[in-house]
Amino acid sequence: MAGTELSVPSEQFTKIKAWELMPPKALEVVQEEGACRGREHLGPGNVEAQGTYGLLEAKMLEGERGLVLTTEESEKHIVTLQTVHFSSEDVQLQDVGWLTPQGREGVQGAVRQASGGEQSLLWLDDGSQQCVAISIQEDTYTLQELEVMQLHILEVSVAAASEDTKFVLEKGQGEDQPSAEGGFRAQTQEQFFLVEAKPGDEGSDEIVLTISNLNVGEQEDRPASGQGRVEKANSTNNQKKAKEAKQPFCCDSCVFTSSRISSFNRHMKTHSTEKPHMCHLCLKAFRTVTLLRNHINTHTGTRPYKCGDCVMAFVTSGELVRHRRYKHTHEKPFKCSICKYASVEASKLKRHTRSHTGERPFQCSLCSYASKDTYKLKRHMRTHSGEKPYECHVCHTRFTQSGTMKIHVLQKHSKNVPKYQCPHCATIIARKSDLRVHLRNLHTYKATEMKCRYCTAVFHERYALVQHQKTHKNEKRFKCEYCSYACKQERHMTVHIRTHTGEKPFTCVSCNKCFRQKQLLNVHFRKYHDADFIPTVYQCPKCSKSFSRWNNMQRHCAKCDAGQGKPAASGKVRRVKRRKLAILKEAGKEDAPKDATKEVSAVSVKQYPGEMVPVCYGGVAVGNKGLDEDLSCEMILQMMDK
DNA sequence: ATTAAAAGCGCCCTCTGCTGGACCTCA
DNA sequence: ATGAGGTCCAGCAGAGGGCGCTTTTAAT
Repeated sequence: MAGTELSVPSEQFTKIKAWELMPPKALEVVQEEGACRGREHLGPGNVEAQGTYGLLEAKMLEGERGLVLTTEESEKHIVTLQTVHFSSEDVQLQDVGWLTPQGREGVQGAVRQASGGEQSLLWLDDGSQQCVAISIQEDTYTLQELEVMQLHILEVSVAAASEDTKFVLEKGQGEDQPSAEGGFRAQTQEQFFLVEAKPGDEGSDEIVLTISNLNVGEQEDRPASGQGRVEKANSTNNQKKAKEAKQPFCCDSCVFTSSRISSFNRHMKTHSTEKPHMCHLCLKAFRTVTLLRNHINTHTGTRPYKCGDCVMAFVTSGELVRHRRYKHTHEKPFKCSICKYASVEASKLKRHTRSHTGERPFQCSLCSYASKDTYKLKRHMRTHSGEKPYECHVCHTRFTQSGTMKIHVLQKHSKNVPKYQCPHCATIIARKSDLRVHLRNLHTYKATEMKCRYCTAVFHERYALVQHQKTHKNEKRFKCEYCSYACKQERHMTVHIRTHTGEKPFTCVSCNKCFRQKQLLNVHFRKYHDADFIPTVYQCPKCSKSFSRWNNMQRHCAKCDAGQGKPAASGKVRRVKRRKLAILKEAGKEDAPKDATKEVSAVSVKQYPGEMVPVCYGGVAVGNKGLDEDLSCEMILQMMDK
């Protein structure tokens, strides 16, 4: 038998819908049902058989429907099938797998040519002892169209070779030569088939062929029903692969196929739920003793398979082989057909392939994210749950990923923190990814020119531009034409020139006082004409001394040892320190203690009668109340003296 | 029936790279 | 004071390595 070379009994092609015992009068019953009326029983002379691949040619009588291949006696078994269509994609299967050279010879080119109208394959099988593969011309058939047709016996297989069946086909009467008379021969007698064509399920485009083995009594020892040699067929599905095309036995419970009935039967046991061997430790059950033994080894830690190149040991030989490939031999049998990737395990190649196909089978139930493998989905789910399973052992900060925590520990708690030196400049960056950003931002060539803001130089690299502009930093490019004054900015020079020209273009709208700079006018106006003006004050946290400028206060804090922290701004304290000092000077109190203004910072308004002045005590604003022109300098000094 | 080999599934890990907010420096 | 730009940092996802364990298949 050429069963292993032949092929294709897959769901794409055929479905055996039923297999049943037929009464002795089966033929008559069938005839009465009208499925196969007017059959012509063909004798051996009407049948060509060639090796294991016979060509049965059945011709219908004109005006009759159905096909009949028959002999003198009727077999009790009837197998009904659905036809499906064989596309050009499957041509290769025919060429490489279906037919031996003899088979091609035998069919005389009928199934050899891919382009001449492909054949659909019918797969017939009683499920236990025999199977027959035949083909018909590819097309969608009506019953009428089946009136004249060639059926090609592609295979009759199986246990045919075993002794417990009498249904063994031979190569005709000769050894290797086609029999002139043809016909399938059992070991003891010729075999013939009755083929009936009738419509499939209502609404379907299928045709159900009923094949009857016409050898009575041959199959009596067979089971009443096959082991589900049932394969779901889809007449339009032609995606089956060549490998499967060689496997006539198809499991109805899974995708398993095999060319050998023994393998098929063994496989069917795998669907059995019987697991008589139970682990006494965890009560898990297994089909075989070996499986149980391996399992128990996982409990006991017994690892009989030791690696000769390292200290690793494993429960199973397969684990050892895999380990050696990963660690020692680096053999990677599974190679990607698209790129150079190769892997030790098939599952890894499968996972890798998704990076080419973009397939993402694992969909998040809470968002649109989909993952290419289960672990990434599980990791992603932490973003929904907020789970942070990784904790820094030093600072106990928690992280969602181990890698993030590892970097955290490395950068925050390690002594020898790795740094990344930019190859183009002196910059040292803590993280490689940030170095990449640095390189991208500063050292990448830009097509568009970047101009120096100080001169006409242009650059294509940002880093070069920045470095160049720094050369302008201390450069006093603007020189006064009247004196030796020089400055960095043009606007400064403009102001300076006014000291020579006397120009004061900014005039106060309230008192007509003129200023050289707009900024000076603004200060003047706020100070003397804006009643709502509240200057900002920074207060020393230790001694509460107030300052108008942050840097001045910092300088003070450094002296009074008030600490390094940035003091909280004391708020908008009303204050006219400069005027207060002027008053003190006027009152002859220039030598007053430096902290004389600590408690009382209010001043009188002798210079500007009628103006309300703010007052604060200990740096805390107390408002304007009670402080007006009646508050004399003397009173203030008295307060200060308290 | 038994065993070895192969296949398959699952889990965890590392390395990598990108992103955006926080923070800092500087003009 | 302010905005721009750079670095720090945690979050998150892609890709792949490695192993534990079970199941299936092939060989004996």
